[in-house]
Amino acid sequence: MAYDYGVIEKKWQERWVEAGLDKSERDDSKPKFMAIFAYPGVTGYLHVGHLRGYTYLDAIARYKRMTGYNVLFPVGTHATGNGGISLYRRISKGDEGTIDYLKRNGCTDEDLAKMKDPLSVIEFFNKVYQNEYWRRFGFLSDWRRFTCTLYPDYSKFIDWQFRKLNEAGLLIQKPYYAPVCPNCGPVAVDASETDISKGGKAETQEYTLLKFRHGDEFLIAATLRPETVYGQVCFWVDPETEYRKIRYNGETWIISPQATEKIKLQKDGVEEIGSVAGKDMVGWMCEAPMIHREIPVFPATFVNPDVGTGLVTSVPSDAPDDWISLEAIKKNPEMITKYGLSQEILDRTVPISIIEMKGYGEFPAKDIIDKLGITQPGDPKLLDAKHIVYKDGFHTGKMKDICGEFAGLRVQEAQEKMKQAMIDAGEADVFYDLTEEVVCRCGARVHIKRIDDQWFINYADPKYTQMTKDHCKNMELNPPEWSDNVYGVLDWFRERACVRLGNWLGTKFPYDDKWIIEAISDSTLYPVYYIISIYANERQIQPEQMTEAFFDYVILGRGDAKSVSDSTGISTELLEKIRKDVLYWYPLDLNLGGKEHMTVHFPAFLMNHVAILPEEMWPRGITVNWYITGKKDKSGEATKISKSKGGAQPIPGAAAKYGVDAMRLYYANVASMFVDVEWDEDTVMTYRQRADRIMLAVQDLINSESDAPKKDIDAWLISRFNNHLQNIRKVMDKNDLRAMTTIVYYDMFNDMKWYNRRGGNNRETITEALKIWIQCMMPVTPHIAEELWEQAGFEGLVSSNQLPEADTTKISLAAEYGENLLRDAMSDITEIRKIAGIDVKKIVLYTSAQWKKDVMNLALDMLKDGKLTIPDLTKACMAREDLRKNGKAVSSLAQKVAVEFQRSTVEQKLPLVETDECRLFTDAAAFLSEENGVPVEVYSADAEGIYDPQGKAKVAVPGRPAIYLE
RNA sequence: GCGGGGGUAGCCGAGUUGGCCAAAGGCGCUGGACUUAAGAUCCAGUCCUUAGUGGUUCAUGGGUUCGAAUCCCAUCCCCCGCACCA
Repeated sequence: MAYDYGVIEKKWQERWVEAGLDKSERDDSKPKFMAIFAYPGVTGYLHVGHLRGYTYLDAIARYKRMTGYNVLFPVGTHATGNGGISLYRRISKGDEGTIDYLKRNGCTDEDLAKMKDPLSVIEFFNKVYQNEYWRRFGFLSDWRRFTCTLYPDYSKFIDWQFRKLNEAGLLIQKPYYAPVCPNCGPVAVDASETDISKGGKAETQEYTLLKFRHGDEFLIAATLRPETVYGQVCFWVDPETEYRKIRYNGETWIISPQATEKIKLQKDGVEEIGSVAGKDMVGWMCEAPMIHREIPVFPATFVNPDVGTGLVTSVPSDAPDDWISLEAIKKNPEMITKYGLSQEILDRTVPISIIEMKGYGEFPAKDIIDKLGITQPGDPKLLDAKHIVYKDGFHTGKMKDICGEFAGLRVQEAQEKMKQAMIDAGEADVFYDLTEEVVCRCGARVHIKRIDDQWFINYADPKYTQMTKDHCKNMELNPPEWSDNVYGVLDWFRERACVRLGNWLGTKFPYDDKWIIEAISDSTLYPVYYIISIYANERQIQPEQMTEAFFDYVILGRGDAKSVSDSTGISTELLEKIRKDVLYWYPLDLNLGGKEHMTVHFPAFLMNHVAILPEEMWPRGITVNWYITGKKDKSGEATKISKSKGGAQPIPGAAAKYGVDAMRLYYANVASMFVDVEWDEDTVMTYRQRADRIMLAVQDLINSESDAPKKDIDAWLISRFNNHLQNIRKVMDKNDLRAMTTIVYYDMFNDMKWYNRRGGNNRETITEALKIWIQCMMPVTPHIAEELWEQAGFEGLVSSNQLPEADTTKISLAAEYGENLLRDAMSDITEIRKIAGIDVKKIVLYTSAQWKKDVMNLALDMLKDGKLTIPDLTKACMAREDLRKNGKAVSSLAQKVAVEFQRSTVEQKLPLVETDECRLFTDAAAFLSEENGVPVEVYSADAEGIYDPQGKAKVAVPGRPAIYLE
C-alpha cells in the first residue's frame, strides 16, 4: 500500500518525545501505575519473538496512561555472567561465525572496531536494544532511567540488597558441586547454552563409588544404583584402557585416566602413583562391597573410560548392558582363551534375582531386552532398555529377601539406605559427573568441581516462604493456571547458589570479594532501583555516595535525611525527593515475563521483595507470557527462534517490512498471550493488510462528503461504539489485549462498514465514532492512531488523550436488535435463494400478526412475575376473546413461547415485542432491494388484501418475518 | 517419577460460573462484485441435509442433568518445568 510506515513511525515518535510523554514524574494528584518486563540478558541480538512480551507491556502501559494513571515503564538490561566476555572473545579472535552473525544483524565494521572489551560490547547492545528494538517499536519508556546490571551504581544497589538479605538471615554457606571450566570457573549448564558450546542437556549426576578390594588395592566402580549390590556377579573393565592408580585417603584406587582428572576436582590430596592396563586386570578376582563375595573381572566393550570411573560392577539381573555382555562373553570362546578365562568361572557367573518389579519376571534386564528385541552388545536400543528398567525399578521395585536387612524395602528407600550403609562402612564414596560431554565457550572441557564455601540464598526459609505464599493470594497472577501453581513452586524452591568464582562480570559479594554475585541473584529486587537510577544517570548522585545508609533511607525509610546527607554528601532535599519517589511509585504493579521465569525468576523476585521490603512495597501483579516459536522442522519439532544461532529475522528488518504497528497488532491479536505461537510471515502480513485497510477506511471516512441527516442507523452506530467502549474497559481490566484488539480492529471496523452500507453518512456521527475508534487504537497501534487522529483534525496527541467512559445513555438495545433482525432476514433470503435455485424477480416480506405479539406480551408479564408455565400461558391466552378466535394456533404458539421464554430474561425478549417490525422492514425495503437487485415488498400479516400467493404471511412470527420469493 | 497444561471444524485459534453454541475471529478454499492494480478490496458460502428445516459434532467410552464443548469417572494421546539458565 501507499503508506510509508517508517516515516509515520519516526514522525510520531519524535512528537512524543517533544511532548515529554516518555518522561515519568511523580504526580501526587494522580494514581500511579508502575510496570516492567523482566529485562533481557545482553548476549547478542534479540529476535522477533522477544518483542511479544515487551509489546504487551507497552500497550498495557499506554492503556493505563489513557485511563487516568500516571505511568512508569522503565527498561534495562541484564549483563551479569560471562556472555559479554565470551562474545567479546569471539569477536576479538575474529571468529567467522560470530562476525557473520553480527553483520547479518546490522553491525557495521565501525561498530566492531569500537568493541575493545566486554563492556563496550555490552554497551553496544544496550544501545541496540533501546534504539533498534524498544524505541523503534514506539515504546513510551522513561529512557532516563535505563540501567544495566554492570553499571557501577547498579552494583551499589546489589551490594546493598545482599546486605539486606544477610540481615534477613537468608545468606548461608555450604559445600557445593558445580560444573566448572578450568579457565572460566563455574559455568551454567542448561539448554540455552549461554556459557557453554556443547552439552546443554547434560545433568549432574551423583554416582556411588563402590570399592572392590583386590589385594591392597581397590578397583573403583561408579554406579547410579547402589541398591543393586546384592546382584553383583562380576566386574567389567575396558581392556583397551590404561587405568591409573591413585593414592587417596591412604588407599590405592584404580580408575580411568579421565576419572582421575575429575576426581582431583572433587577430592583433596589425590596423588597418581602408577598405572595398570585394563587387559591385565581381566581374570582378577575382587571382593564386592556389602556382599563381601569374590567376583571375577571380565572384559566388556560398553565400558567407557569417560563415564563414571571407567569401571563397572555387573548386575545382570537388572542392568541390560550387563546381561547382554555376560551372555555374549559366555558364547565367545575366542575371548575366553584370549584372556585366559576359565569356562568354569564363566559357568559359575549367573545372574541373581534381587528386585521384584510389577510387570517383570525374575530378571527385569532380560525381560526388557527380549521386549525390545536386543540381541547383542552395542545395540543402541540398550540405552532405552536401561532407562526403562531403571525407571520402573525405581518407582515400582521392591527388594527381595536375598537383600539382607534391606529386604522388603522399596527401591527408592533402599537406594539411599544402602548407599549410606556402604559409605559408613568405608566401602563406598560419592562422586559427581555430568551425563554427557560439556564444553565451555572457551573450548575447555567442563567437569564437576567441589566448592567448599559456596554462598547460598536460603529460599527454603519457612518463614519467608510462608509470607510469600500468603502474599500471592492478594496478587494478580496470570495466567490463573500458573497462579495455582505458584504455591507449589515456592515450596519446592530451595537454597540457591548466589555467587560464583572466576571470570565473570557482575557485582562483588559484599562479605567476600573473591565471589561475584551470579546472574539470577542480582536481578530480583531491581524494579525498585529504576526509581533511583535516574538520579545516578543524571549524575545528581555518584556511585560512591550510594552507601548502605543511602539505600536504607530512600528505600526503607530508615534513619533520617539529615544524617544520611552528612555521611553521603547528598543534599537532604534530594534524599527526601528520592524517598518520596520510592513511596509514590512502589510497589510494582506488574512484572511481565516469559514463561521461562515461572520457576526461577518470579519466585526469587517475590521472595526478595518479601524478605527485604515492608509489606506495602510488595509487588501487586505478575503476568507470564508464552513464546513466539520458530517454524516446525521436518521432524515436526518446534525450534526456538534461537538468538545464539541467529537464524531468525532481525527485528529492524521485520519492522521495516511489515511496519511496527502491524507487528504490534500481530503480537496482541494472534493468540492469547498464554499459548506459544509459531512465527509465520504470512500471518504477520495479514496484520499488515488489516492495518492498511483500516487506515484506508478511516481516511475515506474523513474525506467523505458527509451531509446525510441522522437516521436510525446513526443511533445504531453510536450505540455499538459505546457498547464496545464498555467492553474494552472490561477486558482490559484483565489486560486482555487479544479481546481488546478483536473489538477495535475487527468489530468496530465491521460496524463502520455496516453503517456505510446501510447508507449512514452523517458528519457528526462519523466524527463521534472516529474519535472513539482512533483512541481505542492508540495502545496497540499508536503511530497509525496518531496519524489518523491528526488527519481527522482532532486536537493534540492521541497518546496523551484520555479514553472517554462509555455513554450508556447512548446504548440502545432496540437499535442493535433491529439491525440484527435485518441481517438475519438478509441471510435467510440469501439462504433460500441458494437452496431454491430459482431466478428471483421479487422478494416479499411479511411481518408477524399482532396476536402473536400479544401472546408474547402475556408470556413476558408472567416471566416478570416468575410464574410462566405452559398451562398458565395457554389459559391466559384463551381468556382473551381476540386471541381465542385464532384457535389451535394460539395454544401451539403459547407452548413454544412458554418454553423459550422460560430460559431467557425479560431484557432479552423485550425487543421481540417492542420492535415495530413492519416499520423497520418498510424503511429498509429500499436497502434490501438494492442489496438483492430485485424489488422488495413488505406487508404486515394483519393487513387486508395483501399479495400472498403461497400463504406465507401466517408463518411470520415476531423476530422472524416470513419470506416469499418469486 | 514429581508438578503443571492441553486435545474444538482444512489450518491457527476463541469458547470451559452448563442453556442464547453448528460453536467468535483469522487464514485457506469456493462463487460473485469491482477492476486490470495488488501478497488488493467488497459481498456471500465453506460438517451432512434442507425454501429459511432437520441431523450428527467439539480426543475416546461411560455418567450426572429437562439440557454438556463446558460438570463427574475411566481410557488414549500431546506439551512444558524440575534449578544456578535470564
